[in-house]
Amino acid sequence: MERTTRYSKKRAAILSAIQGTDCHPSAEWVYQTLKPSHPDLSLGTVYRNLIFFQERGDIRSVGVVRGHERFDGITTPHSHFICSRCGAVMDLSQIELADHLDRDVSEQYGLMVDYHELSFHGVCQTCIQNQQHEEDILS
Amino acid sequence: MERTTRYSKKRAAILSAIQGTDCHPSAEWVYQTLKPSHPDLSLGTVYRNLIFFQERGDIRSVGVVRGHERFDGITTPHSHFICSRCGAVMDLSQIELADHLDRDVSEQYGLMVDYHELSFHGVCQTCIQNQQHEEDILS
DNA sequence: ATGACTGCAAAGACTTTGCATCTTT
DNA sequence: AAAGATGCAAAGTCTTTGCAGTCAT
Repeated sequence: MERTTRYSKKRAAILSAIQGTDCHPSAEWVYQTLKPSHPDLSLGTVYRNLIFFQERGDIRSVGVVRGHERFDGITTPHSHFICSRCGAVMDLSQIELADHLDRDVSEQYGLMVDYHELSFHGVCQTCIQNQQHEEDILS
Repeated sequence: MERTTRYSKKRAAILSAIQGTDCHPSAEWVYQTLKPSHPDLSLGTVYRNLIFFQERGDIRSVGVVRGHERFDGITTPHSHFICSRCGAVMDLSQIELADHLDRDVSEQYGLMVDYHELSFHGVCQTCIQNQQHEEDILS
């Protein structure tokens, strides 16, 4: 009794939208982005497909930033930077840990590691500059 | 016009509860745990103090697990393991990255890194065993 | 045709907030 | 007494769901 998967145009558009951006979108972003081309898209469908794609391993959650869950269409190893000022999430493609780390942790602690997530938190370039501007104005 | 901080008994109890456990509690956990000794405690107060302590750097958010934000009273460098089956969050005190990594990222990408968070995701020992039991029963 | 997928709107779950009251200093 | 902290409950946000209708195979 296998459940067969059917590919609807909306489902394909949702995955494509996520994989086609590096902004690590939220459900709302996907919805707003596809609204013009798919006027009858509903937010519920976006949420349902987000879960569907995660279960299939096509996308991964980067975590919840300011109340919004953010997703990543790239599932190969890389790290993230999250701006605590504006909420931007960006890839740090050059930063990644040794391949064997997951296995090391599994063996050392006796648990089963599927993947890891390394994220740096701080203030992004843009916000640093904006802050500088504010200081200039105040001085 | 400095805002002076006043230490209420409830505020102290909330911080103490968080720092006195390694379960990486949620707001609800803190509330339920303190309820017996502080019958008139309100959830709003817990949430307000969670924000207060985060701003002061006394505690840190570990992230949102299954819809509940989880906190850590230990702010020295260490990693976490998050069980995707039961939602448990545990410390991996022996796993931590090189000290200079934050600085490296700052310089390499031109942004300001405050801290990083490394979390491993998978299935914990307990859930592995429970799964084994289920399989035994089914076979 | 059958079973999946979707739209819509209601329901849920967690968190934030306003205001009057109580505490700490 | 003054200003901060809390209780309570209402309001807010984001996400999940039930159900009837639609679409893919």
